[in-house]
Amino acid sequence: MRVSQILIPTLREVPAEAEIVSHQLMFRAGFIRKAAAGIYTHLPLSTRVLQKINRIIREEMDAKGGQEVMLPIIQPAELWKETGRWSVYGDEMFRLKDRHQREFCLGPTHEEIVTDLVRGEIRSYKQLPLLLYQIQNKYRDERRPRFGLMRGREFIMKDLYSFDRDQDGCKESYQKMYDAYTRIFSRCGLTFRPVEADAGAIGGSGGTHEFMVLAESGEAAVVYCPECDYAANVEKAECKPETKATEEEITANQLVATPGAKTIEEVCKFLNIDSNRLIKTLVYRADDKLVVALVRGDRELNEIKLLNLLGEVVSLDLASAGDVKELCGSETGYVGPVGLKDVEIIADTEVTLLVNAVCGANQDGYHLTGVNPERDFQIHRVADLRMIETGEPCPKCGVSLVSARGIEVGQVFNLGTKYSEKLRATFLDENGKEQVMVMGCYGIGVTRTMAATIEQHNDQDGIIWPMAIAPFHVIVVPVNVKDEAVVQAAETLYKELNDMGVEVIIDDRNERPGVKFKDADLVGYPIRVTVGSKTLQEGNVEVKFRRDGRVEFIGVNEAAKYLQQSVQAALTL
RNA sequence: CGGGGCGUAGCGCAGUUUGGUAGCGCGCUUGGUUCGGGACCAAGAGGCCGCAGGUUCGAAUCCUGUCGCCCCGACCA
Repeated sequence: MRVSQILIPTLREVPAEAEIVSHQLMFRAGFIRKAAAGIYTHLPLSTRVLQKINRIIREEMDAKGGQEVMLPIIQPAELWKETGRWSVYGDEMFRLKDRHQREFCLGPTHEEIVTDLVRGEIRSYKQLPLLLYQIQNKYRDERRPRFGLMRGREFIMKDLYSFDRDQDGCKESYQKMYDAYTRIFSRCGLTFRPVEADAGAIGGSGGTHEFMVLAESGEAAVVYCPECDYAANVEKAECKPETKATEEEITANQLVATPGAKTIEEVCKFLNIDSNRLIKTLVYRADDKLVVALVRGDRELNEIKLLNLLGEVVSLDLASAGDVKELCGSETGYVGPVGLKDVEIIADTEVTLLVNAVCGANQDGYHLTGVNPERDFQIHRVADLRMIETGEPCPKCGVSLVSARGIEVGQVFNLGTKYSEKLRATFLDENGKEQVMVMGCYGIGVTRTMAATIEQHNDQDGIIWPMAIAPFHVIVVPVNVKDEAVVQAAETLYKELNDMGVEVIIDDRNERPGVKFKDADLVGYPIRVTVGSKTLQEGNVEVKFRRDGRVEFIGVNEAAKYLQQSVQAALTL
């Protein structure tokens, strides 16, 4: 391939719309252009990288027995209504109608459609397990697309669905995918961690892991143990209650005036106490009813945990000031659990351990002190409701946990029978008895993986592609295309490399060397070979490695072989 | 969905307050000189100022509406 002929529109300036480094670099280096918010065109370089990632994915999926299929992007509403997700998915689903006013959606995911296929075609336990996958566009009308390819409305995803005869089989499939994912992201050159995660809207009962690429720009927060292999999304991370000796004598309730003190901080300051003595009282609207959640004053409520505890609830938001006033009779700053009626009170485990605590008095300008759970108010449910914090002990080994940001590039789910039951995906076992299949689903954000790679591999000058997914392995740069000897040596080397199967591109443009070097650095080719008149006169070419800037001078005649070996070495790392 | 900001040449921007018929840098085209880290000279091409109404003799500029894009928030008692 020739730089003069391939479409690589590099830019000197950073487009105003790009915020994070991967987005800026992909834009500047001529990989992508935007068509609409969260919707991008992939130019040749981007397409080459995506195809390389796809190839790695295919190899690993196939190695685990996956069979590639192509499921429809346009999906009929009926299937989604069968599982109830037509209404649950909400505004994130792109919906459309055909000329007969029949409803469809652009597939945000494919559990329905693949299960529909399987229920129609699979009859016997002899046909299981079955692993079907595809690599295809997904459509999600994100409430806020951002960061270029990181959170798009149209993106490429590899999704595999496993069908097993029982939970044991599903666990095996799950482990296969877990292992495959570990290999895929390693081969892509990423630093990542599989973390315990929340199942979210996809649902399922059997557990789930997210594969997180560690990067500052990550949207997800994770905690991990520096000693053992424990790692979890903070949404999921289990919290142990902090236990404290409580020799304090239990005292009586007391109503104290706390004028103007509404926030935890203000109340603590006013009463001169630690925030861990407070009961934080949060009123939520869960669909059409109100619930009250309690956590210790110094803790943060984890809404995901609350949502999961509430079960069937679809929407969970803090209650409006009006709702709070009606329920408690006070402003939000003075709310407490004491005396509340006709509402479920759910407490974090730590709250039950409090002695002589402080909470709002449900009366504007007043708090209660000497509050003791159970004696002063009823708790209907106790659970782990809070957000974990840095430095808390690892649940496995007790070492202090570390926090990090992560980009979620993949997730594996054990779905149990959530979809197969609703869609009646069943088979006959050895005894001729009908059984429901146990499913798993496993996704990799291909476009996001590409962006995450750049987030991890870049410097001031541009992208630094890992060899395995670089758009080209080597770029040959003739310094001056008017110099015949230089051109000839460069063209010869280019041809040799091509013949050897090295993916090579030659910068044959009549540009000054500075321009070519800048572009090569920006695009991020792992190896650059510079052919210049001076070095050539000494019988050499210059080989420069993008990753560490190392420079070698190699004889013109040995260069091709040397480069092939260098590429090979980097690929087998 | 709430808050903020922005739409003027391919990209980055100025001009808008104080209406008078559009400019700068980069890029692009042609010629020439250059050629190891984003060269220089000269001559060019390129824009219904997001769109639609309105005010006015006259609108990029004022008014109304609309569309699009970006950022922040939706973590709290």
